Amino acid sequence: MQDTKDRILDTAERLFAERGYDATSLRAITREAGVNLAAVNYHFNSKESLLRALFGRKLGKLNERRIALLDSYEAEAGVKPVALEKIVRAFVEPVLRLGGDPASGGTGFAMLMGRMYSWPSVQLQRVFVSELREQIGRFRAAFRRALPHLPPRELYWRVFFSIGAMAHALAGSGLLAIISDGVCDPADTDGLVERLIGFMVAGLKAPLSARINGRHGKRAVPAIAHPVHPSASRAGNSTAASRR
Amino acid sequence: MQDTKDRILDTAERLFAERGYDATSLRAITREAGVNLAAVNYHFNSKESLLRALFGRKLGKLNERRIALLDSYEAEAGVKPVALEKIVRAFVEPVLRLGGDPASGGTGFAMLMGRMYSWPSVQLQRVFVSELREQIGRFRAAFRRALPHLPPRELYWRVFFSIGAMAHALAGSGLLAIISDGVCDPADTDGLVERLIGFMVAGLKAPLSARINGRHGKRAVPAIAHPVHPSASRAGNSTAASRR
DNA sequence: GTTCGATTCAAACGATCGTTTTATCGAGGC
DNA sequence: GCCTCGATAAAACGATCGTTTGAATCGAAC
Repeated sequence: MQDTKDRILDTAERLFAERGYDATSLRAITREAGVNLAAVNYHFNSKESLLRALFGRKLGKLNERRIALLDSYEAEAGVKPVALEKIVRAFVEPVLRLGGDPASGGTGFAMLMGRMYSWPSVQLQRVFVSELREQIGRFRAAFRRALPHLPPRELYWRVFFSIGAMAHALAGSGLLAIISDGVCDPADTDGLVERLIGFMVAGLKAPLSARINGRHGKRAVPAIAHPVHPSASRAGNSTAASRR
Repeated sequence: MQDTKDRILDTAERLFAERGYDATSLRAITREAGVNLAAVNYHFNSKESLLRALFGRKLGKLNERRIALLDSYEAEAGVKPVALEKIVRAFVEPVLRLGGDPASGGTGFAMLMGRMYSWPSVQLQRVFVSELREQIGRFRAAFRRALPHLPPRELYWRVFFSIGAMAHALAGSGLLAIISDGVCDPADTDGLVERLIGFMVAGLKAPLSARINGRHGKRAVPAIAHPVHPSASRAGNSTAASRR
């Protein structure tokens, strides 16, 4: 029955998010889902395929919404570049509102997605990234048009940081409550969306740091690391060890 | 012998970072470390205590460096508030340069730390957060002095995002290489530090978004969610489901 | 009513896990 | 020399894991 498959998927989604993939046994999933243990290997092939199916169920629609939003913003902008804030919104809003859909499994999938960005298993991460890769092209092009004066290398670093902030907000954890001593409400999805967009836009538009050596990165880095910040030498080692 | 304990700690650090805590067996650790299996439960009490000892070994010095940096910056600033960039630097530079210490286990511990911020296990996360809590007070006060015009609630949200960007940069993952198509060099620690600081400072100083309802957060949120962005209604559900 | 494919079920399989037990080793104190 | 005790070694323990097996069950087609 389709009911069995969905119950397994929903329960697995929740338990994977709560306890982690490795720490969640198929017996725990089937017990809480009220189905037989062998049903997992019957409907899906293995535990890993279950996780794969779990993502495939929702990542498709999520990506469609992202692209659709970006399309609509580009259409209304015409020949002019889309405003940076719109691009960021198209990227983060669909995924951040995943948890707000009462018909779906709630916040479980969002937490799982946030944690997926730093997943230990390389093979599972590869699946996740392959779904992401097609969007990277679209958004990368949009970002470059919105920030034409920013060197691509700087832009990519900042997009990397932005994704980190987004992933962390998805994964949640009680950290916000600890930092804010209860002042901030982690369940305020609307506030989260607007604040994260504002944070990311500002970070993406940050002034170029004078401390960054422009010749870096293209592997044309000299053999001796340049001490960037002398007063912080206590934190680092004095010997040159930047090439790793 | 002390050598046995250190070899276990070093190997565990590396394998936990590579494969994750649950996916790493004590047999794999002891095999690669060249020690007997029972040595783990002899020198440490359990696998979880091993992880605890692993963090205790380095978190202490890390926190000391953070506080010492903040102290020095505050001393040189005198009665004036410390520049925001300095506070951010004191917070992120010691941890980001953990991987650059050739005497230590390399990048393993940094990856582990980055992943710890969204650790599934609540009990292990509690240990990690308790080490962090003492610093939160110091840095929260410094941030508030550096950004006196920013409402505390907004500040805490932005610090939360900043920690997310930092944790993601620590956990690494090949995402930066994928985003940048090889243009950015993930091993460029100096560039990472300066760019992340610039990104975080800009995000922390972002202009206040007009979209954010000021009365939010204190749980005085109205029962009906306000549709913030009508054109994005396709992404969200039209019914009110913001209270979760 | 029978057949057949799809689904569910109870039970077991082999493997691996964290932990414990027991024995062995080796350097210092008396 | 014998004894002690911290450290190491080999082996086993009980539990749990993902997966498989083979029979039971069900509904629809003929």
